[in-house]
Amino acid sequence: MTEDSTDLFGDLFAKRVVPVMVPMPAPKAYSYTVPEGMAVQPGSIVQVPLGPRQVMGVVWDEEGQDAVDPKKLKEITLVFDCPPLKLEMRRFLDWVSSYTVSPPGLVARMALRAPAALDPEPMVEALRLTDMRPERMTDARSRAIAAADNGFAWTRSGLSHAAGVSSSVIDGLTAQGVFETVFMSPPPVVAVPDPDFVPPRLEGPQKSAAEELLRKVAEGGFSVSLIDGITGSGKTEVYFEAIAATLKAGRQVLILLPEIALTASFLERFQDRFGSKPAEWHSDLAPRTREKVWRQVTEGGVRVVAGARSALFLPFEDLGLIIVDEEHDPAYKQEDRVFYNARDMAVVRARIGDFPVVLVSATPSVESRVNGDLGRYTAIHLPTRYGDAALPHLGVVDMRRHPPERGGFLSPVLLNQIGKAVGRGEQALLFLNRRGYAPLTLCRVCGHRFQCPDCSSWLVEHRFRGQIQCHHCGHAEKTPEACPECGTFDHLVACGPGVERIAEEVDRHFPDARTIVLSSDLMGVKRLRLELEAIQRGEADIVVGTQLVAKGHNFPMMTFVGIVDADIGLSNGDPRAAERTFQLLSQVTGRAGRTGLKSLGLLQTYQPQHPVMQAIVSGDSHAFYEREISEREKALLPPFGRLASLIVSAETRADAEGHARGLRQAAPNVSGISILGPAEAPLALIRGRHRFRLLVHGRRNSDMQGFVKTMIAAGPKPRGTISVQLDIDPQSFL
DNA sequence: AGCACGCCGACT
DNA sequence: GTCGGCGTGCTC
Repeated sequence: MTEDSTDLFGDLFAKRVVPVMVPMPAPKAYSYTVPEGMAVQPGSIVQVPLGPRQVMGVVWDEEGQDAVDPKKLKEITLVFDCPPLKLEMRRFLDWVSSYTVSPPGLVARMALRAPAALDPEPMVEALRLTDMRPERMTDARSRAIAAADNGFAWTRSGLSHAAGVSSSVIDGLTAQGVFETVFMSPPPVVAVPDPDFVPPRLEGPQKSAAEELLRKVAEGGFSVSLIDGITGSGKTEVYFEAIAATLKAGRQVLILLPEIALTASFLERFQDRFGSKPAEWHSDLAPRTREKVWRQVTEGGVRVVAGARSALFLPFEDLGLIIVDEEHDPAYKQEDRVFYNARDMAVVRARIGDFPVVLVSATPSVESRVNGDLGRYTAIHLPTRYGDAALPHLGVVDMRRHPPERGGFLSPVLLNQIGKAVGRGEQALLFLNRRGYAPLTLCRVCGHRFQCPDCSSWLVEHRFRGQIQCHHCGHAEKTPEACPECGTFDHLVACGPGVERIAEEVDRHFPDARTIVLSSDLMGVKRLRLELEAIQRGEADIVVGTQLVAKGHNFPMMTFVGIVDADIGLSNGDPRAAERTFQLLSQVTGRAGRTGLKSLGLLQTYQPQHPVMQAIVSGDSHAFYEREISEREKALLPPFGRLASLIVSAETRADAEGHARGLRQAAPNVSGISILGPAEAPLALIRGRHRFRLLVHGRRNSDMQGFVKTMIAAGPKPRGTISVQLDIDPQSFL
């Protein structure tokens, strides 16, 4: 029959067509032909022509690929010589794409984040000792031969260094055939960690926690454990044991950390335990190092990666364990292009790969806490500090009863304690989560308020820089001397405190103390590290800092911590406001009192009875979490089926409101659409091309996804892109 | 996402 | 007269 014969004809002469995931926001993979003699399989990493350029792509699995006009088909340019993405990884990427409602190509791109050179690293030249010996033996020559006489190959410079001879000695011996040139694979980016390097001495609750965790890891297969231990309780040592066990089983380990916690001190702690550092993975890795790490992770040479959220998309050769440290940290949320929470995606990755995942935090997220309470996660508690590290004594300062003096922001109680600590030769930390000098500037004559021309939030004065800046979109201008509205000079007034202003007040009260301001906008990473080290050496008496003092570093002499305005962030419309505040304040007060010296933490607040303050001061978070959980249930699961609250944010409030109106029509069964204006909208939204962001809360993944998809389809098409973040109980993925 | 094409304002 | 701003549309 003609039909059969055309098919036969087609099969004989048509080239093989495969789907290739290309890095662009198309809804599915594109089709390409495979040239004669090229071997590709699902997962192969390839280069393909796309429009006017060549791009990297991944051969995908053939499923529901719709036919495309054969005239359009182009050929795969080349296959990179590197391991294909495993089925497990492809399923994970597909899943993330579907869950985040993002184009699969953009998700796949995250796994190929190593620039260009995907071909193997070139072999390096090395020298190996042969049986030949030189006619004339000299002292230097015998030293070189002795150093190399271990059967290993040496690089020329390495050998000359090890033997303590100049490289010309090596060259001379090579010329005489004493050394032969061999090629060896390039050196690993990091040494292989040794699980038995320095096994820890665990005691009491740490020991039983480690044993419990090791049981989960030994069982193999998917499991989620939640280590919930206060600052200083030895959580890290406990999960290091799970890492050791996984390494012994020959599998790879990923440690996820919030970017800011990826510090030298963490890497050193790892090295002390395992004898070598883990490979690092974060946004400002040198491109060359980045390639090497990527390559060696796919080939299995790198055994342990410590990385920021993007490390979750590395194509490991044989991943057997993920640790998510500081699992509650909002830095795990990517709010750019593909919106995801790495903590949640880590759970999914472990589920698909069928291995354990360990979430770790002193102040777990409400979601994880619930899953622990319900027994879906194995909850492991570490309730005490170890060694002589006593907990700080904590208290609140009721600002209505102890108001600051006029023009100031620090209560007499705080000033008194700062004075005492400094007087004893110890250090004081003042924490205020607000950069700059003052969050708002206005004209006393006409009432003009300085507003961002681009996104209309308040401009923050930065007195050290002589600028007023927008903290949402980055707009900055020189601080004007006159009011732009009425032209009056010298009548601009700063409202409210930022860290710079607090430092000024501290200076006024303690002119002889050495006061330092730590703020992310005042210094780069290098400068910050130097400052932190200087503080540890005792080169400052009073530290005034923003969020960045909350993480990582310990200050042994810090015996007083004062929170300047503990109420910041409690009323910003975010359903997680109280939770965030609790987590942040716990971290800051946790900075104090690791030395065995008596230490004190005080929170200035106008709401001393607030559950957050009560939880911090009492050290008992149980009631706080219970309340948060019930509040969350009320806010996120209204009584109309499973569709939940929806938050629309946009560049301008008017845009957000306009769009929300449309969405209400498209999805009438959604209750409470909240609208975030520019002040609350994420940075990515204002700067990027995403004109709108929908943040959808809910309980069931499938429901939320379906809902979002229909809503977008039915809703009015706004200019620009809509980005969607689903914010769901993580258990619902599984 | 990137890149080309295309159509209106201030400048070598 | 051109350079360049970003709006629109396309990529197997």
